[in-house]
Amino acid sequence: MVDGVRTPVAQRTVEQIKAMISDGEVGPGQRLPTERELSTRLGVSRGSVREAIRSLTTLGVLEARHGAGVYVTALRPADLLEAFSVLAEVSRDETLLEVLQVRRMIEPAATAIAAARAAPEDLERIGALLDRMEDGAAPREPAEHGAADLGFHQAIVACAGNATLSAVHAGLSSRTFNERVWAGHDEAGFTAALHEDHRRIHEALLARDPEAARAAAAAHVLRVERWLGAQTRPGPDPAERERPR
Amino acid sequence: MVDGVRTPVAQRTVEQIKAMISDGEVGPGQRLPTERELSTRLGVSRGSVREAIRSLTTLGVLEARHGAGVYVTALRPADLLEAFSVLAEVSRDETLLEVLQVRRMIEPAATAIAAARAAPEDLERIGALLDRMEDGAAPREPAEHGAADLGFHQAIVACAGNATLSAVHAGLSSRTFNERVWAGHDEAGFTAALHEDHRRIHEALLARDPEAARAAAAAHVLRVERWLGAQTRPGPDPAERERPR
DNA sequence: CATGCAAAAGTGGTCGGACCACTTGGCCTG
DNA sequence: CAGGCCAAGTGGTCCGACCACTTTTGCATG
Repeated sequence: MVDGVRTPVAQRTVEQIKAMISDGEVGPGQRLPTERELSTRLGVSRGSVREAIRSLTTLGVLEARHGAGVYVTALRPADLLEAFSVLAEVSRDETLLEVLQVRRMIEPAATAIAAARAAPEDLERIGALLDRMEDGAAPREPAEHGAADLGFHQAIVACAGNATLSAVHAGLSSRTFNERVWAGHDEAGFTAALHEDHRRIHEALLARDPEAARAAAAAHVLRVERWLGAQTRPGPDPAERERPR
Repeated sequence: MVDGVRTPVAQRTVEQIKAMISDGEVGPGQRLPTERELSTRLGVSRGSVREAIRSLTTLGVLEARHGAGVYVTALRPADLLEAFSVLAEVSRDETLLEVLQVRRMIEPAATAIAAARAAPEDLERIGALLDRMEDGAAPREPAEHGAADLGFHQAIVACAGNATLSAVHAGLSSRTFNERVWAGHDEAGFTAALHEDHRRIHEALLARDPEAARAAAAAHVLRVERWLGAQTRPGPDPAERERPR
C-alpha cells in the first residue's frame, strides 16, 4: 500500500529536534542531549543525528561547541541572519538589482527612524566611521572601503532598534558587492558622490530630521542602483569575465 | 603561531564547494562531482563532504537526488526562501512586532509598484482571492482564512516583479501568525476592518493609483501591528520564561 | 586548609568501511 | 522492434574507532 512515502531519516530527525524545541523540552540557550544519546533515543545512527544538527546549525537554530554540547540559540532574528547572507554571495547581476530595489524600500525608512531614535554616542560612532572611510588613511583597498561602507549603513540601521530589520538588511548587504562598487571608482566622481551622500545622511541624522534622512538614504541607494544598472546593461564583453589567476 | 585557529574540516569544505560555484566550475542546474570523488579530491572523509552538502542543501544552494547526483539549484532568491521561513516559525511575540514593522516598510512600496505594473489578469485573480476570502463560503476556520489572506498579499507583492522582494516578504509572512490574527476576530469589527482594508487596496490597484495603494497597504499593516501590540502588551508574566538550572 | 595543576571523563569532530535504496542506462529476452 | 530486467553508479544510512577540545575531578603541593 501506499503511503509508501519513506521520509529520509535525517530530515525526519530534523523535524523531531525542531519539535523538541517548539514543545519546550529544550528552550533557547539550553543544552541539547548528547549526539550519542539522541542517536539511541531516536533510533537512528549518530551520523544522521549529526547531519540533522548540521542542518539546524546552518539555519542558526542550534550552535555546536566542540567539547561542550550542542545548544539552542537565543532564536533571535540575528541568529538566522547568516543563512540569508548567502543570497547576496552567489547572486548574479540581475538579482543584485532586485536586492538594491528592496534595500531602497527599507533603508530610507530605517534611516528615518534612526534620525529620531539614535543616541548621541551612536551618532558619534557613525561619524567616526564616516571620517575613517573618507579621510586621510583612505585605503586604496576596495575591500576595506567596502567593509567600512557596510559598517556605516549597518550602524545606522541598528539605531532603528529593530533586530529583525537589521538581520534582513544584513542579508541584503553583500560585502563582496560593496567591494565591487568601490573598486569601480574610475567613473568620474562616483566615489566623491558616494561620500557626499554619506555626509548628507549623517547631517540629517545629526539634525534629527527623519524626512531629510529618508530622502538622503533613498537618493544614495538609487545612485548605486543606477550605477549598477549602467554597469550591467551595456556590458558588451562577457569575455573578460574570467579571472586570469 | 597565531592564525592558530584551525578551521573545522566540514566548514572549510562548505567554502570550497561554494568557491566551485562562484568560480563557475559548476553552474546553476549542473551536477556536482560524486560525494566519493569530492572526498578524495578535497582530501576529507565522505562524511564531512556529506555534512557540507547537507549544509548547502539546507540553504537552498544544492539539491540532492537519491540515486542520481547532487545538483546546483537555479540559485534564484525563491530557492533560498525556505531557509528564511524558519524565522517566523519559531518567533516570539516581540519578534513578530519587529517583523510587522519591516513589512510596513516593504509592503506599501511593493503595493505601489504593483498598482503600476500589475497585468489585468493578475488584478482579476487578486479580486477572485478577495471574493473567496470575504464572501459566502467564508470558512470559520482561521487556518483557511489566514492562508487566503497570505495568498492575497503574496499575489500583490508578486506583481511587483521582484523575485527577491517576494522571497523576503514570504519569509516575513508566517502562515501560523495569520491564523492567529484571524482567530482573534472576537474584537469588535476587527475582521470587518481587515476586509475593508483589503477592498481599499484592491480598488487602488484597479485605479492604477500607486500612492493610494501605498497608503492603503500601510494603513492595513499598521492596523494589524497595533492589534498585535494591544494583544501583547498586557501580557504580564515574563516569569514563566526562565530556565531552572 | 587553600591552591593550582595534571589526569580523566565526557562531548563534538573526523575518519574509514560496509551495506542499503534508488536511479539510470544498456543489455537481454520475447 | 518493444518491453522488461539486470547491473553499475550514486546518494542514504549505519557502525565502530579515534582525535580534539572542554569540563570536571582529585591529587599533590605550598
